[in-house]
Amino acid sequence: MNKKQSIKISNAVIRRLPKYRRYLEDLLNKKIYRISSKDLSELIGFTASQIRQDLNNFGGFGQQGYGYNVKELYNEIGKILGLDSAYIVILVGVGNLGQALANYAHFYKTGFIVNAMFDINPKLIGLRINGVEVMDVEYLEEYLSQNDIDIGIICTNKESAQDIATRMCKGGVKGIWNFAPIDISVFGNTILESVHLSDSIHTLTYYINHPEDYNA
Amino acid sequence: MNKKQSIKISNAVIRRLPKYRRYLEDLLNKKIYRISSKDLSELIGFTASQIRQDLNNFGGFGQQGYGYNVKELYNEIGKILGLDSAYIVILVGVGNLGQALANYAHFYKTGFIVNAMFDINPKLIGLRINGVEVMDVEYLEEYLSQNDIDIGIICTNKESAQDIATRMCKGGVKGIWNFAPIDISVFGNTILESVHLSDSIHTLTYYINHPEDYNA
DNA sequence: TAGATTGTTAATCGATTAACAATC
DNA sequence: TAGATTGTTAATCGATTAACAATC
Repeated sequence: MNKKQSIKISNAVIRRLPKYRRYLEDLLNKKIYRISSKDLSELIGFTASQIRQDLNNFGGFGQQGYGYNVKELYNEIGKILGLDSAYIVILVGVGNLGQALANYAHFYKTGFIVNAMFDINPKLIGLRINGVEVMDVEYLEEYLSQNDIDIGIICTNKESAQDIATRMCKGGVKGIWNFAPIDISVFGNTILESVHLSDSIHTLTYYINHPEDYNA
Repeated sequence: MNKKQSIKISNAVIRRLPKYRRYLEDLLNKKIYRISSKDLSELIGFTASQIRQDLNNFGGFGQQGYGYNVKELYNEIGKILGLDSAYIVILVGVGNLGQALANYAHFYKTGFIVNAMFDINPKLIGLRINGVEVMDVEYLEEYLSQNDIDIGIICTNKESAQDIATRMCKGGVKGIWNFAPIDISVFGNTILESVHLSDSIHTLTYYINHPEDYNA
């Protein structure tokens, strides 16, 4: 077995990849096609050593004496992140945040296609958002059994979130993007990624009140 | 100088505090008033040792042989996070996400009061959202000079984000909660907390494509 | 008191940084 | 070739876990 394949990539490394990709995109937009780990370090704020370590988890993308080819590295990281294919998305909970995500134009442009939306509120059911009709969440199972869904977004309240997650896992959804302010459990092969907005703002208020702990 | 006051609390610890608080709130709702680090460990998924280490950064909240008083610990963590006072908030960029955050009722209930909203789009200026009028972003400086603002939320596109952040810092905003998909810089005493939604979903797609790296 | 559980020190683990040989 | 910069190993640092004395 290949050593590279057998060693698990740490979460810390993986969470830095999207950031590398953002900076490489900026460089491409500025028509900069070549960069050293040292120069990238100054832009992105990680050490050059960390950049080289991170990238070498996935292969030798650089060239001694030259640096990295921006376009190539951008594409490679995109592939590593799975951004070379599109994702079929459904969304449950069409409140303000759910609608905002459904409407997020950038989302479509970058390969996330919202194919269906569900809610429990009769006032919302039947509504069309961005050309997609809101269905009664009662039909979630039926929909999942008939469609191959990559990602399920949960924008319900915290009371419903685990129930919806369970039904998504049973329905074979590959990943759940959770915005409900609660920790949910997944099973089977489903991956969970949560965005805890309240935790984020509570971290902000902590630092506002304890600036001595803050690293700018 | 007190040892506790002179040693910086690590970011890792601080980011766990909101989660402790969420679980303690759940316990209170279930009328559970006492808990050991061992039992909390099983609920929350951190080791009992880590829980005790974390809490002892802020003082001895427990009692040997007994455990922790849930209500007291909940209140103490709330105070540590600065949630015993209210925050005056302004929001710049009243797109879908901005409106969703402005409308987020829970936000008000928990002490975040949106006092003003700004946008550059004439179609939005003058609109009332949740009783607050959207103003021309041109008046941001003037508004900041006349009002003491705790938190500025940035929901603009990435092109405008740094400019808005700079103006907020100059205007003496205590903290910035950034949703624009770019890394912005702050200066003065302003604290920055960013939510990178695109980084989050790209992490999800990574794990969907590399389940062997995923820790459930 | 005896049992339970904290607070805290010490040990371990994992992630980051430094160093440098390899090589373009 | 000489200079630059990677890839990779070794050293360091910081965070997590284990252990246990203190004590309720």
